[in-house]
Amino acid sequence: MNKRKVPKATMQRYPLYLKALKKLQSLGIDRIMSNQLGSFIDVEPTTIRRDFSFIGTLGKQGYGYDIETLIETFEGHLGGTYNEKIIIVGAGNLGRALMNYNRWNNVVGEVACAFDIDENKVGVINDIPIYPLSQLSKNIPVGCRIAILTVSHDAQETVDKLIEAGIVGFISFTHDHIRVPKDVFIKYVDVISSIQELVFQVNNI
Amino acid sequence: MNKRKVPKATMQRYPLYLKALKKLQSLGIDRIMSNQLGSFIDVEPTTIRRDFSFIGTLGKQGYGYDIETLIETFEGHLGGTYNEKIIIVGAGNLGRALMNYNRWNNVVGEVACAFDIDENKVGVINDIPIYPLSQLSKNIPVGCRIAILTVSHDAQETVDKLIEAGIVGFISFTHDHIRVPKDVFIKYVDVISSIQELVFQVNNI
DNA sequence: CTAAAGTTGCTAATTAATTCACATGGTATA
DNA sequence: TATACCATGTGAATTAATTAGCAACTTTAG
Repeated sequence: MNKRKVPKATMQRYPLYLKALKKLQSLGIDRIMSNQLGSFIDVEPTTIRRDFSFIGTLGKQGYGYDIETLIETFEGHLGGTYNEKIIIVGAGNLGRALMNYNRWNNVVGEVACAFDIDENKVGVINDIPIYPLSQLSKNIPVGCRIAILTVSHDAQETVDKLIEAGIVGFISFTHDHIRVPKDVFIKYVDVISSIQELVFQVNNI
Repeated sequence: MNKRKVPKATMQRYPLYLKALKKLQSLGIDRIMSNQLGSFIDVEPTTIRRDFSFIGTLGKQGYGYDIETLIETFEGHLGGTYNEKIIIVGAGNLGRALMNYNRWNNVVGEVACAFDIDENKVGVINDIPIYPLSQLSKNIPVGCRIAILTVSHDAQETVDKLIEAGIVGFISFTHDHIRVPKDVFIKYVDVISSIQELVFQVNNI
């Protein structure tokens, strides 16, 4: 097992591995070689082996990898303890669609509650309570570290408030550029940027 | 101007640049140095200059960059001709939320229409017609290259059909792993994978 | 039990991406 | 118009990531 810090590129592949392994497991496969996994997800086998080595000695020489073991290990590292309390900030169309999305459980945790600046949005959707943003500090769940941002205005201002309330990781659906301190992470899940990148690629083959 | 092919890492930053530049323009700024832009988006100035150099000689020595020129140039490369016809496949909660999202125009093009396998979903949302997936080939817009995938089942099968119909770029909101040929691009906009990556980062500071 | 076959995990080599450092040529001021 | 300044753009150096190659160990077949 290699003890260096995990490269960024490797970190980005971990969710992909977990996703693929679960798919394979659902197909009834319980053992796999880096080789096969590689051709399944289009990643070089040697890259896979190296990526895995940062987490531990997961495979057996001459045998391959046990899918169940891999899944358990990855889930442990990627939030599979299922106790992450996530909040959604912004209860517009997108925020509500996410609340109705029923695949949060058994993945990383659960959406504990949501917030919106508009007091008229207060209520309950799919058993998830929506509170006014003004009551953030009162209603934010204990130990909550991750927020999903689906606001349409004042994203920066909202993020600043959330950081103050203890959030250290953001998933942002907004197309706004947001600045966060070094010890806070933000991941953009941004359709527009994705389409732009896609157009650039498609135009530059 | 450097004529090598654009590195992948660079390509991923282009949408970020455009986003930041538009923000700066909206603040009334019309000229910027790589230095300032760098501290604004937390990218090394020299990386910015190199990234820009792949597109052309955009700056003036001793002066900096003209924001308007930059925006025009980037828009040209990232789909700013606004004539991309995009389709949405899957008219569930998420698909409908995207149809109601009103920021497609003046960014990359427009959502021309949507498709769903469920004939009961056929109708019109926000002026966007929804057709049954069985009538894909009949209703797909001429020149359409990009599809946004928000289906909840049979993603792979659907993608295969769409590729046959001429789609070469996908934005997938599904958490399923999808395989595409080498000349087709797929970008995942996947909350679950993003949260997993975030959890891993937050746990490994 | 022994030997052949096969796959991991690691070191070394290669390739990609970032950062340094500075010549170049425009800008600003008087 | 002359002069001091300043930021770009790019070759060279560095650092990060990927890929090749192989020793070590497991499994499996005979």
